Amino acid sequence: MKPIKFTITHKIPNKLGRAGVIKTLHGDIQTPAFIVVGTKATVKAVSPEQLRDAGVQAILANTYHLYLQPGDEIIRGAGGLGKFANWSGPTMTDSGGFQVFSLGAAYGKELSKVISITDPSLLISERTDEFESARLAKIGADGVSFTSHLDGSLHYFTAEKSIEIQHNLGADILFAFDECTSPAETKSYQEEALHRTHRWAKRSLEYHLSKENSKSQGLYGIVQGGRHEDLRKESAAVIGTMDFDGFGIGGSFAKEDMSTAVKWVNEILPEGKPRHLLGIGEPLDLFNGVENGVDTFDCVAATRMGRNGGVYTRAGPINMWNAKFINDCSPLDSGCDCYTCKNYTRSYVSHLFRAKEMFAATLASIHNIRFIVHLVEKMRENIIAGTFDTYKKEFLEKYYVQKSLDGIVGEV
RNA sequence: GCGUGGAUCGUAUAGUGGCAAUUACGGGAGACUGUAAAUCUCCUGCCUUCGGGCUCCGGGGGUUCGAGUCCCUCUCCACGCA
Repeated sequence: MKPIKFTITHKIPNKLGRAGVIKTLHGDIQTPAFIVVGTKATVKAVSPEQLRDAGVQAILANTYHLYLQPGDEIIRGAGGLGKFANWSGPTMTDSGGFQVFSLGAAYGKELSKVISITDPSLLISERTDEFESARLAKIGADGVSFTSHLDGSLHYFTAEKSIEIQHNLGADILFAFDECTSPAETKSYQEEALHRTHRWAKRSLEYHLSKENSKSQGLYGIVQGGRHEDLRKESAAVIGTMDFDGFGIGGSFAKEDMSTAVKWVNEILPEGKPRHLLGIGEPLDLFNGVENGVDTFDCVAATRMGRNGGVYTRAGPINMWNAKFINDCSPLDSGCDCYTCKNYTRSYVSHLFRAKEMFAATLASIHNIRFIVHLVEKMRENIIAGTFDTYKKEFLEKYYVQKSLDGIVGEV
């Protein structure tokens, strides 16, 4: 008996996209679905009840952060992640592989894993001692050493260690330990890292299957390869033939060719297993991901942007700090069915941000979560109805029109 | 009335002779994609053909090559003494 059962119920004609259901021991996920990020066993500023009301089906937490604080043994003793955090639905845990990037190559830099265009000046040409010592995550012989950002203590993660922690955390879906590379890395480094990730994937899987936990928790392998077609395809072929319950697509992307990279991978991965696009959640990327066969997504954008005053609307994102909203008594996004839009105005939310009231973060996060969750729900509905292409076109035209208008006004 | 200390670009501050001004907050805008993030970046006297130009440290006057900074005087504020 597999802990994860995936059923595809509908497909987008002549495309890789599909709708289905992922069954876990803590409930079903109707796919495609957007999964919210609750790194430290909480979605920042939002309660589980509020997440439920926003239509959230599952939560993804982080192995590295929970291992450091409060400790995975504490969470195991508390009955597992879901019970600990009062979330009865499906849960996932990321392996700590993202921290190899965020606390490694990206540490102390303004560097996103998604870059708009590959800038040759960004490429890392040599790896100096100074370059290495500046990071909190360093690649070792068969794992990664982390210097805790909390207290400076040293921790070594291997594939086995990450899975052991994830077993203790007790989520329904785990991810193999991987190396999320920087988009600034050279191709030769991407290739080296890819092979390392493949070795770790095999070890993650072997360790997982050797434990009883593999009967109740599913494990996803992670495909890497940066923006290189041959590496992505090689990775999909290698990871895709391993006995994982599903797959994550991770790593660095160039914004322009992300959907192409996803397509390369999903054409190769076994069709019958679920695919999760790690850390991607902007509207355009979600449409492209779904169209190219991604079943689930997670992303911090909705909640992080929300806390910082960025709000999604059907006419494009807006910044609640802008002076023009101070006396705007309309909802954040007219037509939105979220708690925030049903009960509060832009003027009020604007006031809360300016007054530095913490409720601002809650209201904006609830709205953004509902906006993105609902967007993906609608994609699912339109796949089932056979109208995905039309829906995508209609939404994106309206969503990006505002940006275009601003551009024109700015140039005049 | 006398004495002392103050008055600096929205607010609070730094600045005691040298290219007219520090920092914070406030204000304006931008960024944010498996969360080192309720964070970060830029702008914030006026004008600009983006080279620069003009104005500026309570008011007025003076010393000086040069003053927010020194001197005189006026106004206002705080504290103390009458």
